[in-house]
Amino acid sequence: MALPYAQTPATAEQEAFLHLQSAIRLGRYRAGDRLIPEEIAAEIGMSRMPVREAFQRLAVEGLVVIRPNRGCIVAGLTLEEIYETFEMRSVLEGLAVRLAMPRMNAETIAELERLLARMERSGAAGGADWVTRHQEFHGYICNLSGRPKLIRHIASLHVTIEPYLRIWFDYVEKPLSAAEEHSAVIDSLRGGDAAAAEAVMRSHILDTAPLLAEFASPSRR
Amino acid sequence: MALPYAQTPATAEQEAFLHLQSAIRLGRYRAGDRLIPEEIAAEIGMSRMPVREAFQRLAVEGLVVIRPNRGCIVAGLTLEEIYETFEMRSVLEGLAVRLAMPRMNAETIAELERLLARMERSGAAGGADWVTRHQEFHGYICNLSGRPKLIRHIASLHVTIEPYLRIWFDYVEKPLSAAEEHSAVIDSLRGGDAAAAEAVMRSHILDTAPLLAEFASPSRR
DNA sequence: CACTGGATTTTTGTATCCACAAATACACTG
DNA sequence: CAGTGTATTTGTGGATACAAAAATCCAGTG
Repeated sequence: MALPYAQTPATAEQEAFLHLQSAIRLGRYRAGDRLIPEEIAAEIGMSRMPVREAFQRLAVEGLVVIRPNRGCIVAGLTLEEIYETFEMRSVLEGLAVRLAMPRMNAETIAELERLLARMERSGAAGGADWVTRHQEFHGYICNLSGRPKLIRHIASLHVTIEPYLRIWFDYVEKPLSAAEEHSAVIDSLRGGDAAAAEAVMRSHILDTAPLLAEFASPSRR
Repeated sequence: MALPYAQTPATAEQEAFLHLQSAIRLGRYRAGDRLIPEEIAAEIGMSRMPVREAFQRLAVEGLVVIRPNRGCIVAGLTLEEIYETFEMRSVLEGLAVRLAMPRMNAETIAELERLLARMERSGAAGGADWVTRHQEFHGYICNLSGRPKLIRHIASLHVTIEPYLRIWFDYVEKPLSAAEEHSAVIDSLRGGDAAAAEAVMRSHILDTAPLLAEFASPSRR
């Protein structure tokens, strides 16, 4: 996993966090599900406290909602919030490509082609796989920006919408437009014009949002 | 305070979070300071547990760093990280003004003029005050975007750099350029051109970053 | 003087108990 | 019989005491 969090868990809290994060990303826990500290603690073999600490981190990341005295539930995004996340992604990833441009060369572009090809192939294996590859593609570009905090922010936004991307991908006809869109992004990188690449990335991401909106939102909070 | 977190603390954990956040914002805790759970717990009259939970939230927001088995320290930003934060602010707040444009009218612009005037006056009272007013000015525009998550993200970035803005303001000659810069932002809103306003906000924020960089960074992690 | 191996300190995690808010069930009244 | 107020139950949040593991310190040794 190319996410910045994905390190070997040094503490129980980290283990709980990673466990819950991946469970939500992969759809094992669904929006609205209650997360009972003792249950989860037992599941991974620890006590409540580190699990509760993990809840706090997940809450800031927007993956769960903690309502005082009423426990912790998996967050669901409304249609508006999904849109909003894409809007933020569009400007942040636009910034990322702009900053990444100086590090673009034959080698990095070849790697992007490879990642795109892998994304295409993974489409057959279902949404979970495709979403991971898709994240890797975007993540690779962001990493070239050399901005640690920016990378983290963007990765966090990806995690938030992954469950919806996954369901969408499994539900609708495998979107053929995705391949062309991402090819266009790579093409813009070849041009060497940072501002142009930023514009392409922006519209690529904004174009995706309405596609998700076309079918019913999986859950409203 | 116009930050989304500023609600009446319903739980001990929230109280600890708000306490620590404001202490860091106001410079009571400085970068590199160790945060000992038992000490802080005693200070606000509670046990370790909720304090440690608050640490996790603060860590995600980037205000503290938790190094496994070595405790929690107040995060310091390197010069590069300060720059990076301004870069993110520039695109996110650029997005915010663009989205806020439809809600701009004589009334909201009058309010912005008032906030700007107050910011100017507060300059005499020192950096802590000016920074708060500055945040209010930017926050007001962001709020008009009507995007809850975007507002939160931007507010979080503001909190991160507030200590540095404050020190900078107290240290250098009160920057006269600030008034003109913010006036220019208001002017761009009068024009009604969303894309133009976005561009003005972007360059306003990016222009500020090098000013801070001119004097030595307060601490390197 | 560098290095190794233990003792000490600090941090992290566990177990258990208690208080309190919220949800629920229930009875009482109009 | 509907609506309202009250008691019971449930579960979350927090405190405290205790135990384990990691890091740090320090002295003795080669």
